[in-house]
Amino acid sequence: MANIQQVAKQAGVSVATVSRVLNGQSTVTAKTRIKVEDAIKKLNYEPSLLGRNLRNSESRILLILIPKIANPFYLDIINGIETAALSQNYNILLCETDSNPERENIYFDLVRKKMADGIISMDPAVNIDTLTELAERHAIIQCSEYSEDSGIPYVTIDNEEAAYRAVKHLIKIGHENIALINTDEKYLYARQRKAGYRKALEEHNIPVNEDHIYYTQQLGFEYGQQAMKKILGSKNRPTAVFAVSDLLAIGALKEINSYGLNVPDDIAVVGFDKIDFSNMTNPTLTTIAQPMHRMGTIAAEMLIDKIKGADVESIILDYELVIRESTSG
Amino acid sequence: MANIQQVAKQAGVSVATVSRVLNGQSTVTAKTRIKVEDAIKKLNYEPSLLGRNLRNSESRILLILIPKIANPFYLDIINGIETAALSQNYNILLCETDSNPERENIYFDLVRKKMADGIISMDPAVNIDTLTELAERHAIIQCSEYSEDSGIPYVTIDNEEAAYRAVKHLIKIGHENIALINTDEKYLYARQRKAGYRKALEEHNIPVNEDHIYYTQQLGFEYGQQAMKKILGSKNRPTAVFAVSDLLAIGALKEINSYGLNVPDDIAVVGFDKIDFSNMTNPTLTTIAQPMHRMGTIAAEMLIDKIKGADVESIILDYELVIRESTSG
DNA sequence: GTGAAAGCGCTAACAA
DNA sequence: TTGTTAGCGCTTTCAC
Repeated sequence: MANIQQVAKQAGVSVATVSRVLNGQSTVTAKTRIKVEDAIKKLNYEPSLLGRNLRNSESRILLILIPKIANPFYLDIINGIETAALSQNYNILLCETDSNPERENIYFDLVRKKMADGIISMDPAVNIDTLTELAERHAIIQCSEYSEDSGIPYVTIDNEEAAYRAVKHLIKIGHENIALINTDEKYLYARQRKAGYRKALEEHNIPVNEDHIYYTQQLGFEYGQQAMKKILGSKNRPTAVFAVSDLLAIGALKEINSYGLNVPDDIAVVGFDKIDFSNMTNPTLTTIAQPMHRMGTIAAEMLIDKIKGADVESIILDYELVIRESTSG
Repeated sequence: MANIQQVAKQAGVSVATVSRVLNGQSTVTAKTRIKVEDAIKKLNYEPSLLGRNLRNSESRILLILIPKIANPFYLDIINGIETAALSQNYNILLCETDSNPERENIYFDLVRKKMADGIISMDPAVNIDTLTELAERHAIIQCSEYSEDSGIPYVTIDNEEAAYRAVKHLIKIGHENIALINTDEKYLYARQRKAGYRKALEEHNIPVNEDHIYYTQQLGFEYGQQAMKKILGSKNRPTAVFAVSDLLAIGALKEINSYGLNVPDDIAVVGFDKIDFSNMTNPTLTTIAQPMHRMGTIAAEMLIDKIKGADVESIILDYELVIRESTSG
């Protein structure tokens, strides 16, 4: 496989000139440019990024940290990141931590060892101390989930307000007995969404019944089913459920159906995220739409700016309440 | 940021010795090893993979080519690949082509330019000519979808037999009027699964009615809905549907429900792939389970072997028919 | 057991 | 406009 030296020899020029042609510098005569291009074609030459990257001290790789690829929530964000990255000649290394610190460390090492130029962290379970420390010497952006204290710039939505809007919608259509399916409060978004839930209830003088708040360990479908099972078995059964993720809500939906009740007539359901699948269920799911694709592109742009040495500011994006069948018979 | 020179200086040894310590070579005295390790710690040194990779002419990155991240079918395969890759110190670059040749070429270039050591292609729409040409100088494995002619090793299942089993199951429980929701026959798996469908019908002397074979452009949910809409409007309405992907089947499910019919009482449905969601629908979906995780690990191992210069053989894995609610009242 | 030095393939500063 | 050359950070051969 040819290298730049051989191209230079073949074209009868120096390696510097070949490099200039490769990088589209305008200081090269049309004539020599053609000589070089001919040589490149003739030798089937492809410049090695290994050499270029070492020389430039960059990898042009962006590391994306997510807890689970299987969580569809990340799909559109990743798409957004990839679009923005590619347009600036970066590639993305998608890293699933599985909330496993060991795996996380493998990926952090990639940045420490210069194999990645920066990180977009979307993992709520990330070791924030390590991340903060890493941020001293490396470019890092938080996306969706974040820690304010870390000082690391983030893109996100106002989770509390979004949850507030969701629950307010349930109240407006007549519900007063509303359950909350939440996840572990060690996650910031869980605390924020619960705060929004409380705020909506309190604003309408509906007492917050702690018995109707359920905490799941994770965001998966089965956890939604389990929580709903408990809710269905509880005394003073709620007429509506707000789940902090679509996957949980879809689990709840399935459980309500299995129990022989109807959504939304017997129990209304609201989710959060507007994943693709929220439109495929029966009934379709009312949910909060986050601007995921945009969040992704912005995160990538912030990261690339940061890599270039710019100062970047955190951004809070808008969201939308999407009303569908699960709250409107 | 410290480099190997500074560590050598600090430790009072040569860079060669530092390198030896870094790579765990046993020819180093315990005493010097400790000196070096102390220096590393003191300087907070992290070896640069850029330097190492250039020197070793490798990137230790595996490129995974898929058409759409949003297709849940790939999730488990990717997981399998990642597990196997990490255990051998490789990382994966997940590349979504969107069936866009331009994007595909960006990714191919990464291999040509040494930024990736090999490719696992899972994109049915891949440009097989380019891939074949690339395979002359680079390590490539096909996973799930493949082209026999290309001569590129593959891991897959016997699609024809799997489809045959699925349709046979429908026949066994009493169906004779069975529709097929297929995708474009330019894809090998589409041709194979259709062949399995035909084989099952013919074996039971059921005439194949071309009017009951529907072709969709893609594998998405909406395409399943559309196809099912046509099926429901056709004369001599089928009592069962075999869809060549779960997403199509779930679309069909939704359409049947909206139409006011019951699954499986009025129409039975079988899908293909056993994606996570196939268990979350109402009713749950009978489907063909591919050993996705295993397929992924095997593909990764084959690729790494090939990178090392070994000869690798194609492999055909087993599948399973998973009977659930959509075919059993 | 350890060191000197070459070289992986490229870019850019400097010189001409 | 083009060429010479140093050097990015590492590994490895060859001496000692």
